Amino acid sequence: MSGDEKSVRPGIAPVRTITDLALLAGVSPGTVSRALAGKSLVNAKTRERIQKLARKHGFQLNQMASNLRRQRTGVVGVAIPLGHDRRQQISDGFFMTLLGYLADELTERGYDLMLRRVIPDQDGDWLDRFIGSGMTDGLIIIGQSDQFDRIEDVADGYLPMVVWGNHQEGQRHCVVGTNNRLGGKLAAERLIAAGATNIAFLGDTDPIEFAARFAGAQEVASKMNVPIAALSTHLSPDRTAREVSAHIARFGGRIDGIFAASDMIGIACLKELRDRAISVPGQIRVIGFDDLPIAEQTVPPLTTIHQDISAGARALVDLLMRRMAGEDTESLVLPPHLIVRGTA
Amino acid sequence: MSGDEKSVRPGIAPVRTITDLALLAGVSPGTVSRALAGKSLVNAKTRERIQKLARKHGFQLNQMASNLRRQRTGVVGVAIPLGHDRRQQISDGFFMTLLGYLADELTERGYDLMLRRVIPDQDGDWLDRFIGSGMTDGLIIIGQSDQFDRIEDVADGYLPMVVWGNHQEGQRHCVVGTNNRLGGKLAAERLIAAGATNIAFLGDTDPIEFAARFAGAQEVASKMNVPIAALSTHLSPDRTAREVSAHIARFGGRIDGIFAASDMIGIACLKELRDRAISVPGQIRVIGFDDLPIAEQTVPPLTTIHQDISAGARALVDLLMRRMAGEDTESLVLPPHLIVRGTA
DNA sequence: CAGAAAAATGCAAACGTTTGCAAATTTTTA
DNA sequence: TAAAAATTTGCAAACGTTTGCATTTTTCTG
Repeated sequence: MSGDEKSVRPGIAPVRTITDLALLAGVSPGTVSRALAGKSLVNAKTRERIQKLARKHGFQLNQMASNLRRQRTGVVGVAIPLGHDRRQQISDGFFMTLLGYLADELTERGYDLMLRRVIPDQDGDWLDRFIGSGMTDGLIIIGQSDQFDRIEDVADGYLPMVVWGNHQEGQRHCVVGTNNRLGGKLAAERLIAAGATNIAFLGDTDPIEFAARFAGAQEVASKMNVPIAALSTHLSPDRTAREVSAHIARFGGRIDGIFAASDMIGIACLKELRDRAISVPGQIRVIGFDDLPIAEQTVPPLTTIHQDISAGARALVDLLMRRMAGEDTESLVLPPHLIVRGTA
Repeated sequence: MSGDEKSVRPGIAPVRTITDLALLAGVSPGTVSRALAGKSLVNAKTRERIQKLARKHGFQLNQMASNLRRQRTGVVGVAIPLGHDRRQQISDGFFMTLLGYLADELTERGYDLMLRRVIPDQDGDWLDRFIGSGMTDGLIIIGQSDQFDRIEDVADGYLPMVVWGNHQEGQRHCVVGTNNRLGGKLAAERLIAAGATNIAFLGDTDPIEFAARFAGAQEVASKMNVPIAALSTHLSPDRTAREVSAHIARFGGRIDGIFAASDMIGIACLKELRDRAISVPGQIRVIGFDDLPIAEQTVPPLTTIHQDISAGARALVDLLMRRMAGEDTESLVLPPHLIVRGTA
């Protein structure tokens, strides 16, 4: 065994293009192309011979050329608009977990994932640029942030786009997301059932997902005659802790229930309350949102509203594929579930 | 104002290619190309006229064609090999945080990020495929997993590749990472200084980063005559909790110090110990690794070994850019830092 | 075994840019 | 004002595939 299988010996002309390979195999480039694509139009023996040759020389098809010719890329774009907090998603386990599942789903279907973090304020044209670049066959947007209108604008003209976020009555873009309003209602109901009589919502109500959560909670609270107030809290790791601390310092004595807009905020609350020796759920009940794996690990374990991230990712990809095939799909709203643990 | 700026009216031929635009502007495609690229070879007035026309019609350059012609893509590939735990990185905040920083750094330098999750067992050819696809100008690999040898194999033949992981004496591929061995030593030293006399390392020692952490701890422990044993613990969220629980059930009575291979494992330990009413750090001292934002939020806050993720990401991108320019860069090993909080 | 049908291959034109070089235009110089 | 220089523009050839169509080769049929 000389062991030179697959190794490209220096001095021997490297085989970079399909034409090189064709020369070597004594056929035309077209035949090589068909052989590598495994098409039936080419003789089985020739096909195998060419494929073996390709392997031997470590030949790799130039995807750019292939994409250009076939007018498809095999790439799905994933955009994360950072409208509010620049560092938001970095810390927020939810988005990252969703991204992981998306990567899985897309890989499974033979697509690559092109990730772009977008700062709309600095780049008003981001969506058109992403769509028009020709680098992707479709687009998944994670979180509407404050870009709802901009997304609506392009939705009619660009079919292969699916958004993770909140569903508004009559919106035009295809969205997958949890019923945030219902989730908010479940949260408020639970807090009140657990004895809360004065609730604080900790979160930023600018992003419409959060606004919907708050609105749902408000609806229930006002029906039950329980006061509820929103205390603006951001998601960057450095800000969250500071803001939570300030809120609790100021209102901790008056409230007896906290609805945290996300588990990460909820965890920060738990920490702050413990530091101040305020008992949970005795003095203050706490409920989160997301049900990240970490929510089980807190003490007490965090009561929260579960979002099915894995199902969400699957649905996003599934709808996107159908849209890429030309179908005009409906939005999908997933039901949230109350997970009762130890904090409310 | 008729308000048709930038809107493409139906019925009017859409301007998709540079040639369409050239026709409209009454110049040649070449001139349009130069104008859009902002080259000085084209008359300033013509350039502006063409650029305005492009904006008006919402023209977007086809990147695929551009890439093919220019033989560069503006895309950096990021691969996450999942050698051990398929779901590992989804839960592991560390990788996701690193990914976020990488996305920032790359965006800043005008590069897009193509993410690929790789399962080496199912796809032995992954690295060659990624490199040869022509879809990326360079490659960042997050975590060596169990693919050290395969990465070594291609390192000589493919310059623009940088790896996050552990540095081995005399290795050929360019790596950025924390000095895991030193981190392990710091951890063991701290545990022992805090009174531990019998230590368990909770983690999977197959990935070389973790192996190095364990080795460092072992070195210190044996020097101090403190027994230390590795208890295999995986990083998938479902497995971690179960395995930690089993380990503590079995060894909890005998040990008085835990070195968790990652913060996520450390947090699971804290939870399990609390459930069993084992006091931390009274009966058992615990130290983690990574210093994720969440480590501050536990009760007690987790003592841990800090990795500078942001600096790591910056270095990865910086070295990659230099390699893409043809320079053969050295590896970079970052120093870990002990962060003393409440658990050891 | 001739002719028809089927299978395999080759040819060449795309895909939409970029860019070296030549040609045309404008500006400068003497 | 003519020639030289400088500036703009156009032309056409790449970049490396894929694929419709034509052509050649093989296989089948009567």
